[in-house]
Amino acid sequence: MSTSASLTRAIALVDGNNFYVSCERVFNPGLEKSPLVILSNNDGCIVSRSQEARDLGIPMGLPFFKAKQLIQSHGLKWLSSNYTLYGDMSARMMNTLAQFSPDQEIYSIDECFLDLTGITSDSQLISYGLTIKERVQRDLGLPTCVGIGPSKTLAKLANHIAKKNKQFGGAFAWAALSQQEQIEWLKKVNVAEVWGVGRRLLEQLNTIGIKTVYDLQQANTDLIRRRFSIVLARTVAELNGVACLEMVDIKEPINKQQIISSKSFGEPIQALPLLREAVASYVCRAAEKLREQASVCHNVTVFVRTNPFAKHQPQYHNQISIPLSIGTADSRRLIHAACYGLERIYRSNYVYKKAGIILSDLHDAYHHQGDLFTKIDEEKSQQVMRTIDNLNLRYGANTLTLASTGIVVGNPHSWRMRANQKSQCFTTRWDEIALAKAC
DNA sequence: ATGCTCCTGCGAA
DNA sequence: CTAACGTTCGCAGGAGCAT
Repeated sequence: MSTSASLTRAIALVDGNNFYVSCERVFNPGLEKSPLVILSNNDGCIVSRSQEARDLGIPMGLPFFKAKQLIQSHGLKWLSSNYTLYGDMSARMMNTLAQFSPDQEIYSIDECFLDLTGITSDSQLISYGLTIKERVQRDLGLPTCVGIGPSKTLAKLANHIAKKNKQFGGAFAWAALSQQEQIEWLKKVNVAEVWGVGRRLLEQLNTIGIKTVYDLQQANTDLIRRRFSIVLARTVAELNGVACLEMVDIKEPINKQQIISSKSFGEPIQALPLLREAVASYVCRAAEKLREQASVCHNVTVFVRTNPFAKHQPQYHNQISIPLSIGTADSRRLIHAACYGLERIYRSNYVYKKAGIILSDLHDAYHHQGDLFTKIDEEKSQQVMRTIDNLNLRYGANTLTLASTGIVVGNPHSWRMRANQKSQCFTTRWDEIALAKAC
């Protein structure tokens, strides 16, 4: 029996301020105050910008070479991305944040939702948000902003407003505002900032006169449903305070439905043997993840492509899927399938820039079928793979690899990623801390 | 008509 | 020196096929 009307939900979205930049600055205070950017894989694009870098007009995703002149003229500093460091800092931040709610959903490396429903009253929400922010700053040295709303979409939007408007001190809650004030904010923010509205959708919304968040909030749900999709219709409901998107339970991690490993090459390659090595190493990485989640794979896709930006060069891209009648998590079998596929789509007269593999049609290894003979083989295979995984876990990635991924001792292959300016793994590797001191 | 699988587009970080 | 442009995931919905 319920005696009270159901509580309006209060969802917080905590998000790191330029997270990668902030992680680097924690361990290297010399990076404070100057414009700083962090680059994507292969040192290709800018994926994190300090405020100073934003002020120089550097947009998100800019190819790095287009910003290089700013190094001279404005003292722009840059670093390759150090995912080991960011991943570890993220785990620590999430631990701290978990203490503020029994219901946490880790949404990405630098943000999580916290369900605050019933923990605080409307009037306390802002101060609770500020407390969260201060605590992360104190424990980890990482700046964040907190947005709070009755739905995830409004929490996201609140976070955006907190980030862009310093006067709030880093925490913004819809519940703290009058209805009139809420409308004013919705009218002030571009619809492009709404969670789920990307480049294409923005274009279409603009053509029918929807420019601000308010316009979208007021839009007719049926029209949105017909003209666009159920997804955007849900977004409209969420903007009206009707929570449609539930918190995802992260304590029961859901196995992935597909595992992708693909990378651009440090230098383009043409020769099949080199492509084989690259593909084999990508398969190895993906197969590790496959075994981590205790799945087997029934389908391996391999794809290759030339550089689409090199307009003067002949272009080619192709992919092929190899079904496996008997599911497996054995790197060797998966490599075999991938290389078979590679040979089918390889054309010798092109210069390749990128290759990748997709493991799909994944199933729980425990339930997976097999006859008596395959089962014996399989036990052997699992022993070998477990041994390799354990060694690599204990002594570091790539301690033991398969020969097909290339013998690279002291002579890294040209196709391997560029990362010319990576910081040390301060939180996970003693040897690299020592190195930092020596420098 | 209805139900499937496969594939593509889109958005997110 | 030049040229140089990320990765991984899930979801929705249309196309194409089978029933």
